[in-house]
Amino acid sequence: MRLATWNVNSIRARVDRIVDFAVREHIDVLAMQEIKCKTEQFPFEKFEAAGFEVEAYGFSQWNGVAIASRKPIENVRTAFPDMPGFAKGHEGPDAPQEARALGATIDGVEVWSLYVPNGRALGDPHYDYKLHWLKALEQYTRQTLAASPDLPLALVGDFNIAPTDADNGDPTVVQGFATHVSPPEREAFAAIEAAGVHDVVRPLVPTGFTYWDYKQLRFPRNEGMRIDFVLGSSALADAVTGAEIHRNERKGEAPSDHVPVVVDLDFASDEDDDDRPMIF
DNA sequence: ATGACTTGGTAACCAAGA
Repeated sequence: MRLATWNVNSIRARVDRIVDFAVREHIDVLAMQEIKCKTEQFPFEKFEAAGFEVEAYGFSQWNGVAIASRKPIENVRTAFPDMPGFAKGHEGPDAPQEARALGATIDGVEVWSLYVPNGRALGDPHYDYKLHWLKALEQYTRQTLAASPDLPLALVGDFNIAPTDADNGDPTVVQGFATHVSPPEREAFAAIEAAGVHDVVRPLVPTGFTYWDYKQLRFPRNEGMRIDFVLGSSALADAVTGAEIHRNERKGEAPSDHVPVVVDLDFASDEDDDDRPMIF
């Protein structure tokens, strides 16, 4: 299975570019974030014409997640347990959930397309929401893997956290003043990893960004951030045979501000057949 | 110079992104 994740920043604004990528790169499963449309507005036909079926989930111009797959998408969920909600003027435990998570089982792999809340600013209600959202994801991860230790689980998407200083090349994102690099966010990311999922891309692609702001020539200056990840359980990580960050997708006509991250998985290979990198 | 992009929705700006 060739699995990719991409914050597309509006599916309707660049659907041809995204389908072209999926076809050209022989992607089997493409998790998308920030589709920026309602479910019924998703351009399903363009994906279907290319051999994909699609599950999409969105209900406003904000957020929205989707999964396109060449194989059947089963057991679809639009939230993980205790996922908190958020709405302007409607904070607290009763706030409605947003379209930020889409889980499914595809060919035996549990895949979640995740769009972690941005946080907006330190001290903003959205920042607390982000931390609560990450805590609920951590708890779901721990409980799921406690019940099914051998489950191939992939948490993929835009985590809106640069886990290390090397993952932040944007000079305006300064610790103490900005989200994405604050210690509580980094601790929340580490806690999810401690719950049993690992960044399966970094061992194979140790450097490189996945996002560059549209403003201030951030891409030509390569002042980006690594905030899009594929976190895999042990069973998933053991199947990884390759990983790529497709930096070229930030170039050309009307790019997203994020680029796709791709992982190759081979569940059939014999454990003793050691012709692939041992990363864990 | 407290911003310099891009998107979608709405009604000519505005919220949101990170």
